[in-house]
Amino acid sequence: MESTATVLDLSQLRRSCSSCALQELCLPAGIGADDLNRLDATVKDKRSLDRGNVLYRDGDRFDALYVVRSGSLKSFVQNEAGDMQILAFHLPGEIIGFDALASNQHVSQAEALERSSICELPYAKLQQVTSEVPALHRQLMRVISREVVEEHRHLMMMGRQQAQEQLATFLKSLADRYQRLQRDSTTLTLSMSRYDIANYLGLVVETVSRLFSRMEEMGVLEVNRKSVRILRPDLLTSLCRSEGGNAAAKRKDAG
Amino acid sequence: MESTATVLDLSQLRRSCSSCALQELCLPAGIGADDLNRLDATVKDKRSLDRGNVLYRDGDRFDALYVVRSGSLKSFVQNEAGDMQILAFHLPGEIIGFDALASNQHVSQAEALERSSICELPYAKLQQVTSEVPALHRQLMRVISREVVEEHRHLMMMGRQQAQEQLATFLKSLADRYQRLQRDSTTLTLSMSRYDIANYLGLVVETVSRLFSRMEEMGVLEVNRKSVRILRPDLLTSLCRSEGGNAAAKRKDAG
DNA sequence: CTGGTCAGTTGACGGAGGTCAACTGACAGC
DNA sequence: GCTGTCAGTTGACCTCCGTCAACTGACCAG
Repeated sequence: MESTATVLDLSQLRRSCSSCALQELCLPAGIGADDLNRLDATVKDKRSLDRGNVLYRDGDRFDALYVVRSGSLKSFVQNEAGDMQILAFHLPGEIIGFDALASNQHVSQAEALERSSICELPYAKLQQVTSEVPALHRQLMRVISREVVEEHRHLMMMGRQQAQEQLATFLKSLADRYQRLQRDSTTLTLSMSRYDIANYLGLVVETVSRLFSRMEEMGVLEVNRKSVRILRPDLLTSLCRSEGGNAAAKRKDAG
Repeated sequence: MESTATVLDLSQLRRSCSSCALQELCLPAGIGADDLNRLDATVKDKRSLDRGNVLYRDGDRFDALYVVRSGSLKSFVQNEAGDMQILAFHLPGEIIGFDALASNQHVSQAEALERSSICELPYAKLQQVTSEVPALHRQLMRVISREVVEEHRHLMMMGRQQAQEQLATFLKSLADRYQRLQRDSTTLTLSMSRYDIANYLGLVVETVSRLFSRMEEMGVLEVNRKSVRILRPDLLTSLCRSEGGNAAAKRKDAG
């Protein structure tokens, strides 16, 4: 996989937040240099994960948050019947595991989509540091809040958008995140399967497949298995919006 | 409206967490008596809201979290096109406003569904207290985490359940929350409109209306405008599960 | 190379739920 | 009382997307 080439060489990383290329993306953002070192000391290295490896499962005791350093993961919940719902795909710089704070055990599962490396933040140690560094505490709250906001977007997408709008929105947001990671945002390398994409959007795989084909016919995308080139970002953006439809979702007093 | 009868007489409340009937439900849960008093001092009274009044709008500067004391609210997001997606209905004891932590401004709107009273927790003061009382800090993180978990349930419901299962799940969870509030959990008084319920579930109002009728025919419910009596809780529970269907959402390795 | 497996694509078909329309009843203003 | 408005219900119709099935191609083991 070439997808890790844009990320730092692992041997450089040596569990050091202050030298981490993702510095601006995760917890340390907005933290001073000395506080960064204190945070640094709480970070424990985590073995890298291979595709399909599980970082934590539903029911696991909560003892750490995790930062994606390279690669990507999916997180999902399952009901009693075994139905799965993918909640998010996680790219480098993102922190996961917040769902476990409520009950001290995880209520979702996180699984690597490709070879990935992970920073572990043992929560007990993290709490010590946050209690001494208020800025870090605030930053941590901000990060959870971002997750809440992101889920609002997911809900809006699932509840109010048509299938094609959903897929367009999904690709658009992936491109935006690539850009923040300084990657080429016009050439996406999808580490997740079509099944995963379909599940994430509340659709079935055949629908997603047809939509990829349709958007290729429209000249918006060039699709080649895992590789998606965005030929017309402008068109992709316009496909995200529902044109005219769904008066039921509009507010009388909107505008 | 009789629905406020089960809630404390407002005149008793006098912005005091230690005497609040909702004590076990919101922030103070698990906090000692003396720390409770410190929290108490940060709470500011908030005028009550009438039906349709807005607590905060999208774009408002963030300066406080809010606790529902009596009544109920809905929170929702809107996209550029004006489409609305309801995120949650909020009952007494619930804390709202966490979405604003990320960017220091609200990215959703909260609106009263009936006459409601609200506790305001000015965030600046709250931060002072949490920095001095680590237990409160932990409790606050737990509360946000609960919101994350709740949204996972909402996503699972929208993505993987059929319309009837969704409505059953919605009513079931409302009944559960009534129970925690010591209300009669078999007689729900729906403060939200059919439109709101439909929007929350990603459906249209006609579908919700038909489902209420169907569930009444089945003998599960007795529906009379805003009042819903659950005649057969066992049947309602069984309607929440998808029977057999949707192999696409099942995991190979499940079980 | 051959055969098996699995991800993904494409077509044909059907149904759950959306759309449109008509109607009812509660409630407020006059 | 009458009238207008708006929430909610019900019916008729249609469409988007799910289901089922067949097929293709990548990849791996032998």
